[in-house]
Amino acid sequence: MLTMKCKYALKAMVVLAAEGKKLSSRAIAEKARVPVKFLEAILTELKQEGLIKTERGAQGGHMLNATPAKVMAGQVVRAIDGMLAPIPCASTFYYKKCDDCEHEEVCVIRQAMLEVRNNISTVLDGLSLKDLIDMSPKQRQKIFW
Amino acid sequence: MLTMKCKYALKAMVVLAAEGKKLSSRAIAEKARVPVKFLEAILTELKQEGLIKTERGAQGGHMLNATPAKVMAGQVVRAIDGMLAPIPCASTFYYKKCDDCEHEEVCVIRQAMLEVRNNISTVLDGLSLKDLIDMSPKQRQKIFW
DNA sequence: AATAATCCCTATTGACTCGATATGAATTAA
DNA sequence: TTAATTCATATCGAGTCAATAGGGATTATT
Repeated sequence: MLTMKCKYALKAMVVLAAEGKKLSSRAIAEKARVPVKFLEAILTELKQEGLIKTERGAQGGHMLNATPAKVMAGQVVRAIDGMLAPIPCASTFYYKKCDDCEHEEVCVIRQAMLEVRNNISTVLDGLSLKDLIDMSPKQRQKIFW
Repeated sequence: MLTMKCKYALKAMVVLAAEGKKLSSRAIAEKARVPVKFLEAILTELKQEGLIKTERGAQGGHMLNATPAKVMAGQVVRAIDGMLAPIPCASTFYYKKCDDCEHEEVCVIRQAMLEVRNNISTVLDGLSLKDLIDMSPKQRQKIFW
C-alpha cells in the first residue's frame, strides 16, 4: 500500500513536471488537491532526496531538479515510502534479514516476493513523469485526476 | 508491504500443503517458526475465509480446504491483508473512490497503479501453494525458509 | 527600511494498526 | 475423567498516519 503522503508526492511531482516552472507550495497544493501544510512536509522530503530544488522568500517556490523524462515514479515512491518490495528480505534498496527465516536462499516466500518486487520495479522504474503526463487524454490536458 | 501476519499465513498454508494432513496450531507454529498464539488468530481468519477447515478438541487441528495446486498465494494475501493494489481506487476486489481525485477515469496516478496491481495479481494469483513448494530445492525438501 | 510572500522547523493531535501475549472457556478423543 | 486442542476476548506498548498549529527565517518588491 502506498501512503497518502506518497500519492500526494507523486501528484506534486506531476504538477511540477507539467508546469515546468517554479511553483509555490500553495499553487501546487491547489492543483494537486492536497492539504497545503501536509504538502510542505512532503516537499521538504522530496528536496532532501534531491528530486526538487527550492527557493525561499517572496517569489520563492519549488522546481524539478531534472527533466520530466528523467524522473521515474519509482524514485518518488522510494523517496517517500521506502521499499517497493512487499517484504524487506526481497528489497534491493532497503534489504533487511527476516527474524523468522533461517535459510533465506531457500525461502519460498521470499522467492515469490522477489518476483513481485521485480514486477513492481519494472513498472515504476520504467514510468517517468513525462510518461505519466502523456497518459492524460489530449482533450483534457492538465486535468490529471 | 505485506504484514507479518500475512507472511505467517502464507507460511502456515505452505506447511499445511506440504504435510498434506491435519496439523495442530502448535505443530504449524513450530514448522513455520511463528508465535503460536498469534498464529491461532491467523488460522481463525483463514478458516473464516474458507481456506482451511478445522477440527476442535483433542487430536483436533487444521487442514487445507483444497488441493495445494488450487490454492493461490493471492487468495491468502487477500484473506489477511486485503487489497493487492497499491491504492484503493486501483483495486478490483476492494475498490474505493479517492477523496482527492475528481475524474478517476483520467487520473494518471491511478492508471500507473492499475498497471502495478495487474502485475502483482498476475504473479500472486498465478502462484499456487504447490508452485511455492516446488520452488524449494530438491535436496532440502521441507526446509522452506 | 518596511512589507508581504514564502519556505522552514518543531510540536502535537487523534485515530488507527501491528505484532504479540494472557487468560480462560468450550469442545472432543482417548 | 483427563488431556489436548481450538476458540473468544481482552489487553498491551510501540509505532505510523494524516493532518493541523504556530511561528521563525528568508527574500523580492516597494
